Amino acid sequence: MGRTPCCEKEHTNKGAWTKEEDERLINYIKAYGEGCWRSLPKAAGLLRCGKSCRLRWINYLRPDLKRGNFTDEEDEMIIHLHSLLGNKWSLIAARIPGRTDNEIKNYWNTHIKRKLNSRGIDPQTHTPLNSTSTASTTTTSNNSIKKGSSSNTNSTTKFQLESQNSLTKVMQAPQIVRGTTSCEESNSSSGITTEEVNPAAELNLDLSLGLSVQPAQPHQQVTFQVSGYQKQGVCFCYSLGQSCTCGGSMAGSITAQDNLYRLYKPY
DNA sequence: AAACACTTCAACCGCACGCAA
DNA sequence: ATTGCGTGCGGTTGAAGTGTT
Repeated sequence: MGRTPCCEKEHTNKGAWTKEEDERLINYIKAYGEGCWRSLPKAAGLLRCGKSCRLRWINYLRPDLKRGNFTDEEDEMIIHLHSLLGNKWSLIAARIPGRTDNEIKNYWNTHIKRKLNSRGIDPQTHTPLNSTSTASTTTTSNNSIKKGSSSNTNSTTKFQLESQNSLTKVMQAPQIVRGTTSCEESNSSSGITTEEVNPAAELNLDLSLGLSVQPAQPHQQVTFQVSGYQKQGVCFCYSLGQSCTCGGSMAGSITAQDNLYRLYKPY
């Protein structure tokens, strides 16, 4: 039986995108917004698979992407987040503004791995390269953190190496909650992704690993502006474990439910 | 200048998840 | 409970670029 293909492969282009295809995709998304990727190619007049369009947009065409070299600060941030999250590139990318999971993954494989090796650190386990016995068990565990996976006794090994302080940082970090949206819902031109940050969900991730965790710090009450109006909200702003520094002027996203505004900042 | 080796990164692929019917 | 759809994720590939001999 199997799944139906995501597109009719014999009628789709593959490989590098042309400038004209890029323009078509950009123009379509500008007009109708992101989402409904399956039907987008036809609507936009593109002979491409929907997945290919999504990838091209997310990894290359999105206007909020930061191009150019990674800074040292970003390097260290990636290393730190990888030590906490493993190869969860999308989670890492969610905390580094303007960078995509693909970009970070490539950068990790081509630069940071080498950088850590030259420092004598195992890139997978973040432990000194000599401690091979520990590394052999933790490498697999690091990559075994699957969505919804059941607890794995090996999984705790790596995290036991981390300080309790680092665990607290993970808990305070916002998490992307994947959500499928209907085409109608997602056809806004806001440019804001449909992903929502949910610190509690990240807590669940850690709990699934059988960890003892500390409660996150209370969130800060802030005043901020939405469409020219002053609003009160709860700040989920987070700076790798440091207390809130946003002061209500948010660079991150804002969500609102029942007049309760939640402010998020990637880091 | 040519041949080869190595590196980079955009794009592809298969699978998993959430949701609706 | 089952199935199919739409989407997102992580691993992998291969073309293009760059460096070396």
